[in-house]
Amino acid sequence: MGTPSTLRTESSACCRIELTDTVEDYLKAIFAITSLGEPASTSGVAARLSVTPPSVTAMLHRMRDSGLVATTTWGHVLLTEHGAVHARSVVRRHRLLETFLHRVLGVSWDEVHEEAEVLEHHLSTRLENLIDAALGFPDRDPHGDPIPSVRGKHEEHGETPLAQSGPGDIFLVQRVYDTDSIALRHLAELDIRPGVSIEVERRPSDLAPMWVRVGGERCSLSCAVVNLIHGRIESSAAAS
Amino acid sequence: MGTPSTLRTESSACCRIELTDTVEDYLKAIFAITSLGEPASTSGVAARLSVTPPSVTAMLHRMRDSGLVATTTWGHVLLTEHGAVHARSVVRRHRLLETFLHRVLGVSWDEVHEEAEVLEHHLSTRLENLIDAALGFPDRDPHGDPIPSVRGKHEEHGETPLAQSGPGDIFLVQRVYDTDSIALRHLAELDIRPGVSIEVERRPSDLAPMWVRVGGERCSLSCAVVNLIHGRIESSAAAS
DNA sequence: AGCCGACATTAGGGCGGTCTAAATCTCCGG
DNA sequence: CCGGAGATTTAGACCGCCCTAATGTCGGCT
Ligand SMILES: [Mn+2]
Ligand SMILES: [Mn+2]
Ligand SMILES: [Mn+2]
Ligand SMILES: [Mn+2]
Repeated sequence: MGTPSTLRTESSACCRIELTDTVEDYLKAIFAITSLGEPASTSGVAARLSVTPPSVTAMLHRMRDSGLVATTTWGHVLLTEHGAVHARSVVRRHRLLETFLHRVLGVSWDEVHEEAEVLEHHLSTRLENLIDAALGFPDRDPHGDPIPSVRGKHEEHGETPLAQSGPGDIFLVQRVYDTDSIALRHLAELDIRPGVSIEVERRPSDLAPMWVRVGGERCSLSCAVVNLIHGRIESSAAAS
Repeated sequence: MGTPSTLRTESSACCRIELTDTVEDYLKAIFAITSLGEPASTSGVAARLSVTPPSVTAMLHRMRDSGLVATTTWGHVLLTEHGAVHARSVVRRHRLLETFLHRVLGVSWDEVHEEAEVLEHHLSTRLENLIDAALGFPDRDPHGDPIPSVRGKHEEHGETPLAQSGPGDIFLVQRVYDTDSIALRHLAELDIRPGVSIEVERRPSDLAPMWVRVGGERCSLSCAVVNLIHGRIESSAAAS
C-alpha cells in the first residue's frame, strides 16, 4: 500500500517513519519475542515474519532511525518505549478483533487469528473503541490472551505451561496459543479451552504423549499441543 | 503492502496481476465513472483517486496487460467483464461493510463511508458471507446504494435525481450519495434519508436553493445537497 | 592460537506505486 | 488548413519492501 490508510490520531506527536502494515508486523514480532525475556535477533525476527535476514536488517535500520527500536549488540534489538506503545496497540487491536469476530460473527476459534492478522492493521481508533464497548471492555480474547488496555501496564506472560504439571495435578487452562490452527481445532473437539480444568495423568516424554482427563474423558496430547496450553496448577499432587 | 494479504479464493482462475488495494481502488473508480455511461478518461480517474495522470497511465497499462480493462481511444478505458466482476466485488464489500458498521456498531451515517473505504480491501470471503448472513442478506446499504449480489446482474443507477422534480411533486428518497460527509450529517438532521417522502415547493435556481417540505417542516436544500439525492417521483403536479 | 561455522551486514537488483518535467498527440477554432 | 490548447504519454527519479550473493564479524572448538 505505501501510505497507511487508517487514520490514527493518537500518534504520539513526532513520528518520522510511516506506521505501515509492515512496520506494525515487525513491531508485533519483536514484541512477541522480547516479551519472553531476551532481546530479539535478526534471524529470529526474520523467521517469525517469513522474510530474509537482509530485509530485517534494512527495516531495523529504518525503525531505529525513527526511534521505534534500540539495537544493542550484533543484531540484537529491543523496543523503545515509543515502539512498545505502538506494539501493544497492534496487539490490542488484534485481540479485540479476535474477540469481536468470535462473539459477534461466530468465527470459529481456529479461524479468528488469520482474520485478525489482516484486519489489525486497518482498524481505526473509532472502530476500536466501538468494538471494545460493544464487547463490554473484555480483558481476554477467545484464546485467553490478555488484551492490552489503552493506557497502563500490560503483563503478557503470567501463566505457567501445562508441561510443568505432574500426575495427579488439577490444571486450570487459562490460555492456548493461537498460532497453530490445526491444534486449536483439535483442542476444541476435546473441549479444552480457557476456563476448563483438566487432570494430569501422565507427563509427556520424548516418545509418549501426555495423558490427561478432561470432563470425564481420557485423552492424549502430543508434545506440540501441550506446549500451547498455559494456565495455573490448582491442586498439586506433589505437595505432600 | 505489496502482496494482498486477504485470501480470496474465487479469484477466477488465471490472474496475472495482484489485486492489491491500489488496483481495487482503480477498479472501483473506473466502475463508478463508467456506470454513468461514457468510458473513463485518464484525467477523470486521476482526479477521483487524487493521483496524477502519469500514475494512472502506468497503472492502466498494467491493468490492460492483465485483462482488467480495455483501452479504446486516447486514454478512454472500459472494464472488461473480468474487471467488472472484481469491481462489483469491491463495491459489494464496501456496501456490506457500511451496512454492518451502521447496524451492528452504530457508526453514524456520515462516518461509515470512510471506514468502509479502508476495510473493503481486507475483508475475506468468509467474513463477507458471515456479515451478509448476519444482516439478512440486505440489498441496500444505509445510503440506499444497491449492494451487488455475489452472482447475477447488478443495476447501479435506477433512480431519478431530485433535481428533476418540480413544485408540488411528492418525491420518495431512495438514495443519497455518500461522498460528502458534511452534507450527510446535515441531511440526517433534516430527517431526509432513504424511505422518506418529501414535498417539493420550489425548484433550485442558479442563485436560490431548493425549498422542500419534509415531515411538516419547511427547509432549503443547497444545489450541492440536492444533487446527492435520488429517488422516485411519487405524484407529479405537472401531470395535469 | 587459529580456524570454522553461524550469524549479521553490505551490495546490488526488482517490483509496485508515486511524482515532476518534457514530449507527443488530438481536436477544435480561426 | 494550420496552430494552439488541453489531454495523454514518455522519461527519469524516488521510496518502501523484498530478494540473492558476497562480505564481515563473532564465538566456540580443536
Ligand atoms: Mn491471534
Ligand atoms: Mn488470540
Ligand atoms: Mn460508501
Ligand atoms: Mn454507501
